Amino acid sequence: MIYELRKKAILSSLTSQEVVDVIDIAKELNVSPITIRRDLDRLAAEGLLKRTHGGATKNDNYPIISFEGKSIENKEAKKHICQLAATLIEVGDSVFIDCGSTTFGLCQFIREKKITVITNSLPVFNALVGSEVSLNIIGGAYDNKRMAIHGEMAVDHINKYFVNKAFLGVDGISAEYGLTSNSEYESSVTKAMMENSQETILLSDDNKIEKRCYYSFAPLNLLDVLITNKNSKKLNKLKDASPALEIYHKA
Amino acid sequence: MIYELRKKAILSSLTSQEVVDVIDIAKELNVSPITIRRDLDRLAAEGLLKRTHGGATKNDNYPIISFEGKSIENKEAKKHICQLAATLIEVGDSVFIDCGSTTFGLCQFIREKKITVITNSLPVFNALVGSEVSLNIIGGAYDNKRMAIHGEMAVDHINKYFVNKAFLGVDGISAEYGLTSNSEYESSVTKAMMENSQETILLSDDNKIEKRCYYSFAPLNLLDVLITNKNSKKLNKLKDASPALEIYHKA
DNA sequence: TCTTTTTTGATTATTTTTGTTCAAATGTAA
DNA sequence: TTACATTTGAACAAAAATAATCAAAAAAGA
Repeated sequence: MIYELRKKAILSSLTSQEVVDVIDIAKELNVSPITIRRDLDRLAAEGLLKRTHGGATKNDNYPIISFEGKSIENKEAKKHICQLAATLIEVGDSVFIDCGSTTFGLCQFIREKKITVITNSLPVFNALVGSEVSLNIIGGAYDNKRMAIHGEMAVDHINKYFVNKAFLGVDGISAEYGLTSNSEYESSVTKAMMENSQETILLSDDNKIEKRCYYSFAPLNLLDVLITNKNSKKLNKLKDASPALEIYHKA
Repeated sequence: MIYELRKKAILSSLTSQEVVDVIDIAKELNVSPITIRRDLDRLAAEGLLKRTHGGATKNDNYPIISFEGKSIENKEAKKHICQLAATLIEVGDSVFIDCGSTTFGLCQFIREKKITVITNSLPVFNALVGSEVSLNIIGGAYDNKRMAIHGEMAVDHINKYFVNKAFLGVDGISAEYGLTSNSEYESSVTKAMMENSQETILLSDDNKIEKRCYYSFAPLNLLDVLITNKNSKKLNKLKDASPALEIYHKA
């Protein structure tokens, strides 16, 4: 009996049952209770159910809007980046989380943290509903394609807050052209987050490094930390261009 | 028998019963009375019921949590109200939709309409994602229990917009005390919506009419339209108190 | 094939929940 | 009011669930 099968069984009984019991499932599926507990914890971390003492309950707020299901490219790379990024978050922090599939990956690692997250991304929001995190959603017109809020209203909203850390996504970062984007609409939010955060942290997989997109919206020196998936010479160029920039990558 | 199961059993017997008895539940669920007392205390602390000597009673003034599970009793009434309300919406309208299970019911009837909806309710938002409706979400701190955004930030956001119609929910409406609420927090959003809309439309089932809750936040004459499920003498009292008020109800 | 990694289960200590007892508080009826 | 029965809350004991640790089994890579 592999995990995927148990997952299916657990979730299917939750569609008809509302509440499940660890011991019951364990007997039913012929595995030990500890295995079921681990399964439930895992499913709870994914936001698919709510863990309770002795079992689990349905999660009403099932994410309609999510990156899940869409095949995310560089899934492994993003996971590493996000695991690293999550270690930078401490209890009591207030953080911005930008929209994008990379920053979305952060959610699974921070559900148990007592922090405040301010985001314009509906997938991020949904992934954190029902977790320990205090949520604040940036208001404004919803863009169905980007699954996020952008525009003037969003920027105004961001300007009213000041946080410890901003976790950002861009389309390109280069020593020469700084942070670049394919959309000035999206980048206005990213920039506003940078301006209202003590520390700015960019999550970027390797293939965005030393890439230039059409709109350049911020110089490199506004960035404090870069987290990426692998070491390369390109990183040295960035470091030369912005000596204060801290760079983390997978060992 | 884990807590969640007992919780479900207790609350479900309260939907049909009005009053429950500690000893009876204890016998029925095969646990000791002290366990049931602790359960009831816990549920009372969450606001899901009212503790009494020897048992517990329903809590009517309860901010609906799960729209799907809880609002079965008035389901038909709400459906009629919402069908009526939907006919008031025309192509090109911009509307506020307040949070609450009644206003939530509107969504199913407006998905095909080319309008703009501004809401602080996540269930409303989610129900309209992917529809013809242009969505605008009101920003601010998310309240997990109410599944909505309230507070100063939300009010500021609303004040930046002006719409044709506002579809509102309250906890009580009466000729003498006007619109009343169990939460000044929630009502501040309702009031802001009223102030920034050309036409204010209240969706209220019959049992909220001529009911007074603890916080009175708006006089009756600020209301343009009331939509409810059945005719009654109570409606005449409202009409007398506010002659300009249009009242719609099921034929 | 043989590592290496991942998953699972057993064991233990710890935490949470539940039950028992009993004194105090509350409700009821004369 | 008083007397009586019932309900409650506190303190402690028992039981159940959980977390942490480690070893065995299974799966995946080399």
